[in-house]
Amino acid sequence: MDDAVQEVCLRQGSGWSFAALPPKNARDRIMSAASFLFCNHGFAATGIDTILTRAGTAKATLYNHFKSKEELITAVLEAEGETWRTWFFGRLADVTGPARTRVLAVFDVLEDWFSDPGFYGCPFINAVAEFDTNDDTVRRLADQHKERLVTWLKAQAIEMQVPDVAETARSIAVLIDGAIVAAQHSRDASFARTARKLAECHLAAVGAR
Amino acid sequence: MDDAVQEVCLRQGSGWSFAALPPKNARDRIMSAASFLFCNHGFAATGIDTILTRAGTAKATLYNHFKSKEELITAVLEAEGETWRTWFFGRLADVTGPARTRVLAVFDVLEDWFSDPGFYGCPFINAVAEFDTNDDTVRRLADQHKERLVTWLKAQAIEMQVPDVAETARSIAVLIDGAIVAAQHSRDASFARTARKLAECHLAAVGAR
DNA sequence: AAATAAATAGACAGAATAGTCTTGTCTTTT
DNA sequence: AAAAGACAAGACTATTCTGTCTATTTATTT
Repeated sequence: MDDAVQEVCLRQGSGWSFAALPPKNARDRIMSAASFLFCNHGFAATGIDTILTRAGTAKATLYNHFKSKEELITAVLEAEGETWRTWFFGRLADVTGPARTRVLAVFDVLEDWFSDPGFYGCPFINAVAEFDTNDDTVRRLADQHKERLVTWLKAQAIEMQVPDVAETARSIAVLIDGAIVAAQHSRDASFARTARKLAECHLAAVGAR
Repeated sequence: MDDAVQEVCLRQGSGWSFAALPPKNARDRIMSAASFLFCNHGFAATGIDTILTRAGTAKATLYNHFKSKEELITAVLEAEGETWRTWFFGRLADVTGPARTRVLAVFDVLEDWFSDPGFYGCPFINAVAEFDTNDDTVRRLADQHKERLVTWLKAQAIEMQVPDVAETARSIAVLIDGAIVAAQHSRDASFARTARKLAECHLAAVGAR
């Protein structure tokens, strides 16, 4: 089974991808191919030609939509972030009950994410890890993504009436990062539960309601 | 100030590098240059020629010591891991008091690490993030490194007489990973303290002595 | 001093890289 | 039917990549 077939199979299961079925217009096909290859094989390691072959498009088409590889990388990261957040917050919106329940549900949703056989970690963490230490382009995108997560966490923290909203949000954020990295390295989704217990511990300690 | 000068200055401050002074023999010079470039600019993004220029060696010399770039990467990761562990456990060995104090001191040592202006995150986390999802070569090296850390944590957990040694070790490991990533992204060393508080919280909850 | 080992400089091969450009086909809109 | 635009196929440039090889020089050892 080659990459393309595998991707469709896996992503139909996970349900947070660009699309369950292969997109028909060229731009989306390029985005989909680039996303898969960048995230699974690395940004620098993935050549334009490889993306073209996978997307089944011509080179001129790619450079008609994106002025450079760097711009394509940016577009992919933004799209990955958008898609992920929609999926993630969508799942959390279904959770009924107080904010505390919703925050703890974060780790159940993470466990589902980690359990996807095609799980490759967080694209932003991977990108910051790969690119130059002083490359602020990628760092800004990652910051922006995390900021939206932290904003959500702060809103929950306020609802939970914790004494230090920012510190609670930071704590949960650290637990999320730690769980992602641990799960990515070990391929063991249960690290989400370890992180969840730590979150419970924190929330209990600060008297979250 | 160019990279080479900067490296020496910074690393003399941090004290966990290969050597405070530039090494004289060719092999060490290659290792030192490769370490710096791989860790700061990425593994794939760093070319052999760039390493040679920085190390001031000939190409034949490099390929006389390492049969390929991949082998050099492996050697660099192993050396980085060895150096880091020596520094890290050395710092912790200086901590007096019960195991609980020693485990919490982990996060103080991490904060020092994060505070180094040349801090680039954990080479293993970065390498796993960059290389192919299915590349087990790098993953094995990372596993090996983390395993040694977890082994140490388990030993402390036993001394602390916690009910579930493995779970406590996993928890601290998740906190370490989370702190590293959060600090790397934000360049904010104080995430070590956030992680520390979470660790205190866990240890208190499981009744560590 | 002679012999051996190690490092230097750099040419070179072969493949891959990002990006440009031309030509032709197909589809949609007017 | 005609015009317009999107796309495919692929040639092409110019650079960079890893890795090999030769020839020369420096260091070390015998």
